[in-house]
Amino acid sequence: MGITKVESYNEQTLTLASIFKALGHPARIAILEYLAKEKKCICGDIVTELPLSQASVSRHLQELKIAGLIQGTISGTSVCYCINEQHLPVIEQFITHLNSPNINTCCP
Amino acid sequence: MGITKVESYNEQTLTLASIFKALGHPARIAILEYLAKEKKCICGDIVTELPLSQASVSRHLQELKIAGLIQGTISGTSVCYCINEQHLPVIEQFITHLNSPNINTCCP
DNA sequence: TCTATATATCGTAATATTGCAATATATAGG
DNA sequence: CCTATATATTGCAATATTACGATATATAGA
Repeated sequence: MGITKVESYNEQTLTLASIFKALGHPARIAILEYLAKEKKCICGDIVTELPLSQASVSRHLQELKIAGLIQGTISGTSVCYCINEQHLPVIEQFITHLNSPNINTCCP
Repeated sequence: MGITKVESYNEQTLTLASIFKALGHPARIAILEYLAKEKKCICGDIVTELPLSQASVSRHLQELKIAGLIQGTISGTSVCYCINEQHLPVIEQFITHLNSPNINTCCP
């Protein structure tokens, strides 16, 4: 059906999935890589950098913002975006959790 | 158009995006959490654990496998799945990269 | 006020994902 | 060989995502 039974999963699982979902598109990874390098950007910078229309870039920025991965501050006629590091520890913790010792007990 | 211009992004970006995409669904996070706890599982374990049909669980397991996040070994009539830690450092490295100092230079 | 600049949103079309029933495949044990 | 068990695949239908042109909004400066 293409619908997910959201009510069946706990809060933590849903939060992680939504963050990873936001990271699950190459344009959004590219935006974050650009931000990690340049520390900040405006929408127009990304439009120049990526082969996407202004409308599409704006949408990707919104999704990253909703997921809590970036922040935006209005500055004159433009919006200054930068990385929001708030949720990064949650991701790191999850990955570390997956990578615990003796995790691979049935596959050679 | 719902299509991504795959050819516009570099290999590393596409790889990261595909891994995160596989992580971007609560059922798949729940499967990985189960695997982290139990170290291994068969498809039927997850069918019992989650409110999904056997067909749906099998699909989610395939996606995790294609993304390189789990491995499966045939064992009699069942398949033993466990976490594949191979790509976890790549994810950790990316998150660490995003979390570098002075990353937040325009938002209070 | 008028114009230029920057971003967001809407409408729409194309494509992708999700879920399940039904079916296929494959192995173990009688 | 037959049956039970376990998993994978196929074929839909429903929903979600992606992209872009067009348009709306909002600010700065002449």
